[in-house]
Amino acid sequence: MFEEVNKRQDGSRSGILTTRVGLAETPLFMPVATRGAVKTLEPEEVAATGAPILLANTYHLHISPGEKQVKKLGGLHRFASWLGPILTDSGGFQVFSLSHARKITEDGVIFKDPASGQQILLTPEKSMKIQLDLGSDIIMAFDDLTGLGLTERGRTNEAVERTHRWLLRSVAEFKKLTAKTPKAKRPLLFGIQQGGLDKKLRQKSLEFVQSTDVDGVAIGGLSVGEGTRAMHAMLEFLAPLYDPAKAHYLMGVGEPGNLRFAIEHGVDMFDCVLPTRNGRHGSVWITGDKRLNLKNVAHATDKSPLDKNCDCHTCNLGYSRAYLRHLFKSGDPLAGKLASIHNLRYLQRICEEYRN
RNA sequence: GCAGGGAUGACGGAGCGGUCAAUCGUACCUGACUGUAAAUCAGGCGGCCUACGGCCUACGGGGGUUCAAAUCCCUCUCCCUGCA
Repeated sequence: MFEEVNKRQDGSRSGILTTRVGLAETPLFMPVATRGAVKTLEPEEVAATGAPILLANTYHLHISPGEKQVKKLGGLHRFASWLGPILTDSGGFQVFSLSHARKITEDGVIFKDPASGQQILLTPEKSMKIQLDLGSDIIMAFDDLTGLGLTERGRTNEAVERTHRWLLRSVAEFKKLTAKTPKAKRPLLFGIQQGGLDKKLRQKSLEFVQSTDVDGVAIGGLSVGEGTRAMHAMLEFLAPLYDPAKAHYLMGVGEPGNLRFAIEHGVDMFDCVLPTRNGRHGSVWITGDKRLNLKNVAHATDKSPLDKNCDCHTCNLGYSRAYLRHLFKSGDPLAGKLASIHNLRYLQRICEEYRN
């Protein structure tokens, strides 16, 4: 359940998302723990950055260790030692990211996992079951995400239509599987709208998703290489069309500027691998949304912290840019960890600015 | 002392007459990364230039052979392996 608490002049709003394991204030950013762990970080370190919700992935956890195994081990919360809410992505993103190794049928998608070579069939029904078995608190509908490249583009309309049919199947299966669960113990279900860069399609899709019985609506299929201007134009277009009673979740966005823009256009939730991946690769955000590549020689003798305005663990302890550079150059995993913490905190601070 | 083998760019290591400023790896420099096939990937890496081309200096030192040498010959220096 989502409740809008305050709407502001700048277009942003703050609210409260209620899940079965607790409340989360919005706007919020969810770190990505694809396989049940935010790479290099312990759960309490993730929590210390201010992360209210963790995102995990259906596809990856299904392959290993498998949802049955996770369930046996007490569910994802216990398994991964994260007591707060967990949102699971449905596997829909892999339709896009593993597009060279998958086949879409009306029933679902058959993947050939690049790492293991094994075949995996994901359908809306299967995705629901897996997410419920994992113990997710916010379940994502299984969607069909197309890229914006020339060959993929022609599929946009088809993908939107299929996403809608799959959404109906997701909702039906979700209801069936949770029928006996008391409402307060039931996870939330979010639908995903698509439509590429086609405004009419986007609007149609948003209206469709919002007409179904979902707690939140996710904007999917953006941040897939369309460029900032195109993304912003779409967010601007969608802003007045959202149902204020539902949570608005922009999937896969994590660039600070994009976060701000989206928040000021009615978005409540985000997730992105950028803070952690960039962090591991040596890139951090500093005041002004500038980026610093810590591997650069320029930092070799720089005693200053990453960002003197930052209150993250890394900056608080005064680790110098020179030290971080040294750790990166010598390939020490501590480098990626300290930078990830900083980046995650950077995004949380942006969200906090817009909260009540 | 004798007999073999070897010395290549920051390092390791190819090349053994022309297509070699020299494969490749590491290191180094720079860039990318947006619901994680990503602690990954890409580019650069002798110097100079009025730069999709040109000039110079380079394969332990010196000297030769040749139209042409990192590549062949002589010699010196150093290293390794056997035998004394």
